[in-house]
Amino acid sequence: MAGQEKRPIVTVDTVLFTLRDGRLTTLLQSRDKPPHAGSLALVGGYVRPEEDASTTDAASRILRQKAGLAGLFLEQLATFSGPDRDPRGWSLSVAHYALVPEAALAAAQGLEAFPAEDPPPLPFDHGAILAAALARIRTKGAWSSLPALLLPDTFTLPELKAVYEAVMGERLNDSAFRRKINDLRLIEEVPDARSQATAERRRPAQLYRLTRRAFVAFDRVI
Amino acid sequence: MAGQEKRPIVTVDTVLFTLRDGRLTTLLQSRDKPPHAGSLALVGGYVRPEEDASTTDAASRILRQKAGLAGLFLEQLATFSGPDRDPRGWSLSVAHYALVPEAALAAAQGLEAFPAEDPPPLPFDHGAILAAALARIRTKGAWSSLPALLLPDTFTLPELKAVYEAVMGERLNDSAFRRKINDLRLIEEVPDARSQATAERRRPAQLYRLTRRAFVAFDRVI
DNA sequence: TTAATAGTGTCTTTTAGACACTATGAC
DNA sequence: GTCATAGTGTCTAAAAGACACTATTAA
Repeated sequence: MAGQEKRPIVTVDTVLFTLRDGRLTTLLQSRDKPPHAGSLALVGGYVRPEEDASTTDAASRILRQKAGLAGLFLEQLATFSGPDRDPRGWSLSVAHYALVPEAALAAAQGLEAFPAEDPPPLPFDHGAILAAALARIRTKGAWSSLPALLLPDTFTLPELKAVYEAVMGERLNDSAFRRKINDLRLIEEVPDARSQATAERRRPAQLYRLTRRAFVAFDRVI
Repeated sequence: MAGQEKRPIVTVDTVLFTLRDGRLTTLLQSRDKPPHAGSLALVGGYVRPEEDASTTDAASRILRQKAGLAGLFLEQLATFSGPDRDPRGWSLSVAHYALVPEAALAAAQGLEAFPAEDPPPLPFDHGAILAAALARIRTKGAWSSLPALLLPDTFTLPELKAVYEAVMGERLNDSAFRRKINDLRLIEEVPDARSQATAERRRPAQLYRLTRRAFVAFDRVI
């Protein structure tokens, strides 16, 4: 097809969020090819029309192939484009973000953790993408059960409150939190299940899980 | 460059919103080329790397060239992609939405107006894009001065309230509306300026305009 | 003066935050 | 029992809605 050489380079990049010591953390990967080989960057790669059903599908494939991550909540963030963002030429990257619970992280490869609010310098416009993802998760976290996807399938209310605090970056009122969580009906008790006591946790707490209702707020989990 | 033929087709499409008889209205254009020549569709076209600085810049250029529209509030919505959305092949469209005040509409060409909630059947996945844009404007309209961008530079409070009602799709409480608008400090009085009385408007009202503060809420106006 | 819309004041309801209090289980 | 955390109840403050009321101006 004539004019084909005028098409932009099309890639996807994914911002990975997880919890580390109760802080919102991002996971970066060392680039193995130029440009910026050796630099820490978002996990990304080319969209492959012959095998990807969508850009989100491409992001999912790349997370699996390059980081061993699967089954994550993964959502489109925004598209970044321009002549100068990539030395290979006019490029377009459909940025995504994903939430990585600790269990999924066990199988992952080659990822390094950094505080989400204080990342190292990043190549391309990955710094701007990370900042946009952080802004998105903060906004969206305030009125959905999204932060709970950073936790295991079952969790206690104090744990849930701590994740909301980490995601939103502010302290929450205890009784107001329980009231709101209850009103939204996003979680339900796991019958007869209580958490183990640990060194930090003197008293076991009731275990909860997300209700089916909680998931309709999300686009999808891949 | 090898592998170039594997790059997706990259386009932009823009959902245009305006007010018509107090209702939120979308503006569509008859396509002059295949595929779907003659169908009403969103205003869109190819991204041209040699002249566009970004996809939003491409959307702005296409609005100017194909519809004679300039100076609009224009913002990225989301990116739609896949093998089947366009018969020409695997394609990706960066969807945008724009707000068209009546003054800008005067210079526009070849646009037809339809109720935003009840559009005609649209080709490609333009129906889904329009639905997403409507959802976005409703959400964002609730907590920003965005709806005011559908009005002229100066407007009365009753007019402003009517736009919010059209955008949000629900009736608002009068005194609560004034209180909120005042608290947000998004508008200011135009000194000694009052609207004209008309057939529907028995009594002139104070004219207001957006403050500079109101604009920081937005990404940009092109 | 009347009709119609502009604009205000105030009461009620709802929601969110503060914070003291009780409950439970490990030790 | 003691201590730390889980969980509840209640008071207060702030925000949102209902709605009656006053103000202004064209006719």
